[in-house]
Amino acid sequence: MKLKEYLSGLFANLSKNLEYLNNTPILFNVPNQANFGDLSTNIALSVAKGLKRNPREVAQEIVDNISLDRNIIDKIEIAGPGFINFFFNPEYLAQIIKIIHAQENEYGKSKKYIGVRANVEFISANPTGPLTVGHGRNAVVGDTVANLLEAVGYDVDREYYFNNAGRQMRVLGDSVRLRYLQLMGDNLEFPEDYYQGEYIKEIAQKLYSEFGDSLKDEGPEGLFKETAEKEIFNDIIKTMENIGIKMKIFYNENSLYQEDRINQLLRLFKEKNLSYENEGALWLKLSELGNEQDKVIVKSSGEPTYRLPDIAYHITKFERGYDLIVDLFGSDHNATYPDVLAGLKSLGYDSEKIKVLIHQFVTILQNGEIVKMSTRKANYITLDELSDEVGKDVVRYFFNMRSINSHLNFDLDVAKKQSDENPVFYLQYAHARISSILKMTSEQGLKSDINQVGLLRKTEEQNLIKKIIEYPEEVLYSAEHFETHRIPVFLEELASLFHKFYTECRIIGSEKNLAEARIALVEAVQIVIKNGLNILGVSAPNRM
RNA sequence: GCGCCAAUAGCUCAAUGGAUAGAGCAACAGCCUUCUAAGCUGUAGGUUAGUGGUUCGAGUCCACUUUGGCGUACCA
Repeated sequence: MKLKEYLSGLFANLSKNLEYLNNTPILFNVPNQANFGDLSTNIALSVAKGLKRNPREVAQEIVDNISLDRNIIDKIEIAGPGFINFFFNPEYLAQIIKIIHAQENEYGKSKKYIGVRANVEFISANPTGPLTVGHGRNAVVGDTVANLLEAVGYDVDREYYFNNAGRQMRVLGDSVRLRYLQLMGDNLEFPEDYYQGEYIKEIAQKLYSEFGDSLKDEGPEGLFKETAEKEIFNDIIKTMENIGIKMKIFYNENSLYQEDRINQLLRLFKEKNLSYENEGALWLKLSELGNEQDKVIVKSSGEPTYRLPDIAYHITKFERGYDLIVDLFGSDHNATYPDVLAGLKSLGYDSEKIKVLIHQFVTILQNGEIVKMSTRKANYITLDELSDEVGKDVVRYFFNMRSINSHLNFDLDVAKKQSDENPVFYLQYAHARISSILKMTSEQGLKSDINQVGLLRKTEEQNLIKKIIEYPEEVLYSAEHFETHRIPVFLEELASLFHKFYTECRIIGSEKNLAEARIALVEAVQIVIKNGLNILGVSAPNRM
């Protein structure tokens, strides 16, 4: 049910008579007070100044030109400085219930971006240790953004980019090797800057059980590193499964070298005269492209910096035919992506297709103190520990409920409480309550009757109806703005309206037609809650 | 120094340039012989960090200031 489109249609007809309506986009929004109507426009206010007329007078002229269909709109009012407020016919609004019943799981989805291909890259943690609570926000938001894009029609690939070469991984392999030698009885010192985690010892133990002493002359980069990578990756994949994430693509940075893409890219930069040598290093001319300063792409040691493979990697995303490329990083990366975008742009790629999302950090509070996370120092709480403790639903809800631009405080003690302090239960409770209602009413011989929904005239009923009408637009807006937190906000408002309805409007005991109309309404509400929770990756229980 | 993000009720946070800034938690007072009280109702709580500006209209946009987080590598 597209109320705004309906009004836009009305106004499009008006613009023949009232020329000033042609120049300004006409926006409708839901006023924050019921007595200002269901939808409102400020068009008279925005147009009045240019016309040098009184906005209320302009509003009156607009309203006088509208021909009303009373089956759809009850009344139009001019209010305040010149707002035009539309009050829809309650019976007409109640028709949304029929639509929701017909569409069920599809309600809220959109075909707007059908056939458009998107790649969402997230997590992208190198396999040097388990995913921590610190990775949780990236993981959950990335997956939810992908869900949102799918809901509006995109064909989405979830992608995990990783690097299993380089110094970090060498140190990882050597950490396992030293732990292995310790198991053999060598009394050697374990360096402070090596990976301290217990999982390193477990991997060493595994190798020791399988191979005994036979690996004592093995170097760090062979079996030690490979085993570590394999074990850690298995662990990461399991962790992702635990919170409902399934990657489609794991992209290994190393394949960029194997496919000679790095050298090709270097040649391309040289051909286009975008690079130059200085002090033994190769620099990219980013200052000419509007960035602050030139940056090194190949160190004097001959090794590339991260920029070069990152640019090559994004070129593959273009070559793989994506129309939308989403990268989700923590705020510690916020200085890196402009170089990459500028590099791509200089080669003629449309960097507008790349949407970089930066989320702010998560502060973990335990016993009232900030926990500083470090994989290297093994000072962390794993994402598994968290989801074991509080469950997938709480984890996913918690990380999704805040704007990514805001710093997130994650108080472990509160999350573990599983009390009513946690809003996810509020939503799930509403869903479970509806299941319970449907069970009880069915036992009473009452059925859902969508043909009686015109009887739903009470404030609580109408408020619910108006809210579920907004849902598809909310999904579309959230997807287009990559704002996952809007869904929890919407659902909490919906659940609140439902709980109010529940308190005020009984079903069993009401007149039969009304009771059956109310059943149709709560079924529709349940569908919307479920669809919303589905986007978040949170389960919708029938019983709590 | 420079860049990005933030600052809103005691706490954690919402708010698409609109009308009287909203939720949850915490506090206080009520509501279960009736579809799940993980719920509902009410009370209290605000100079939207500050100062200017743009606008018919600013929590929202702009400038400056203050405070905090993250960066500012020939680390990723």
